[in-house]
Amino acid sequence: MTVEGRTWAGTTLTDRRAMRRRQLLDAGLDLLGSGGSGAVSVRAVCRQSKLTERYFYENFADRDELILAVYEGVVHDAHRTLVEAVDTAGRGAEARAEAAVTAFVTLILDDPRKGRVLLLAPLADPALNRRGTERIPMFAELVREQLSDKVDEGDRAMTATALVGGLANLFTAYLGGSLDVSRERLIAHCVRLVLGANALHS
Amino acid sequence: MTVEGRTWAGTTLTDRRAMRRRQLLDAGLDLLGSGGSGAVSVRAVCRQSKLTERYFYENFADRDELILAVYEGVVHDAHRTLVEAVDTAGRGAEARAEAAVTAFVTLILDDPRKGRVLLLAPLADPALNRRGTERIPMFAELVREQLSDKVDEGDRAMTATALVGGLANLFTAYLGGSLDVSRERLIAHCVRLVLGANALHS
DNA sequence: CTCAATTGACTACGAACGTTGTCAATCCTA
DNA sequence: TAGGATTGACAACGTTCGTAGTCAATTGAG
Repeated sequence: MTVEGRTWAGTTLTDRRAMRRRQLLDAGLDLLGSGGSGAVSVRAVCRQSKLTERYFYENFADRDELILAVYEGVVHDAHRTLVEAVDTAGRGAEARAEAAVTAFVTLILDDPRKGRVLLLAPLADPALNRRGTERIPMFAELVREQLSDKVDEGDRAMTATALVGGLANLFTAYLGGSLDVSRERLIAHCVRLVLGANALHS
Repeated sequence: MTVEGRTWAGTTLTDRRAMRRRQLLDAGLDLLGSGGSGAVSVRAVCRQSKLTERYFYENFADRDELILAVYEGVVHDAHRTLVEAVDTAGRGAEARAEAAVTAFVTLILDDPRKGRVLLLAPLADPALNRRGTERIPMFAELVREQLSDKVDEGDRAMTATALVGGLANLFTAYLGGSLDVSRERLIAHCVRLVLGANALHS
């Protein structure tokens, strides 16, 4: 059936498989990031990736599995970027917050498809809702660690929820161009939000 | 063709027309509020409303027109409710904020379909995105009027955006049951958010 | 060169969709 | 009661979808 070692057009089978998977995921990201999950059909992904259904089903059991893989890939990338930025930054809360926000803004401006997927897909997509995928989960994490643990659990949950929603809405608006503000001011404002969150529990 | 004055099964033509329109809109609200816009197909609306395609196209040019009408109907209702609550409340900022938040929470708990449509539909639905429908617009309005007009325009826009996103995320989480907190505490927290927004501009 | 592994274009099937049209059954008015 | 207004069930057309299958062409190993 399949022979591993054999080379084909200069590349090995494993390489070609990986490349096709990447092409499919990239096409999925394109579609999910532009037209929402409604635009992600098997045929559209195949058209976009210039591959055929054969390879689609070689890589994914069905449409939903691709969508989930695209989303989780983006989340994974973003998480890695954020963790790296925060670790590189100093130990102060402000420095850490600024590093995280800057990294995120850079990420979503660098590749707006990823931004849209991160910010909108888990809300908009049935395939992702069902899996209980959280909204920008890496930020929720970051935010929670920032919050004082001396306040009530419910208050902390509400503050974290509000903060994540606020940041997400800011990023979304900025990405959509409806926020006429420089990148630096956006970042500064987000940092103020994150740092100011504790002040709510008075 | 059509004769206005005539009565049919005890009702006039205009009445029957209005009732059918209401049935269609209600079915649309059911579907949009539960399964998202993907669940709103002409056939599904007809099944749910126990009407036939004939009456669908008598009332709406196409599927998108129904979705838009459903959304705008909900927004209109919510807006009226909010304005009424705020007007009835006292003149203090806190009383107004509490009245608004209470009214909104009551509204979305009373009819979660409306809650989901208000909070999620404009983000999730292509037919609504395209029209540039804003996220919970009546809250954006309320929030903006609450903010001091002595600060910079950009800052005000960012604060309003963050606040609306934060409230929306809180309501969404509460509606989805992932916020284990009493209604009163949720409301109190939202009020604190609204009132505390100005403190951000320091 | 031969042959099996691999590729990609293509077809096929049943389902759902948006939209329009048909037609017999109902109900009131004259 | 005759006839036109009105209703509702349903068929029809073309499109897209998910998914599976066929088959000739290409490619490198022996």
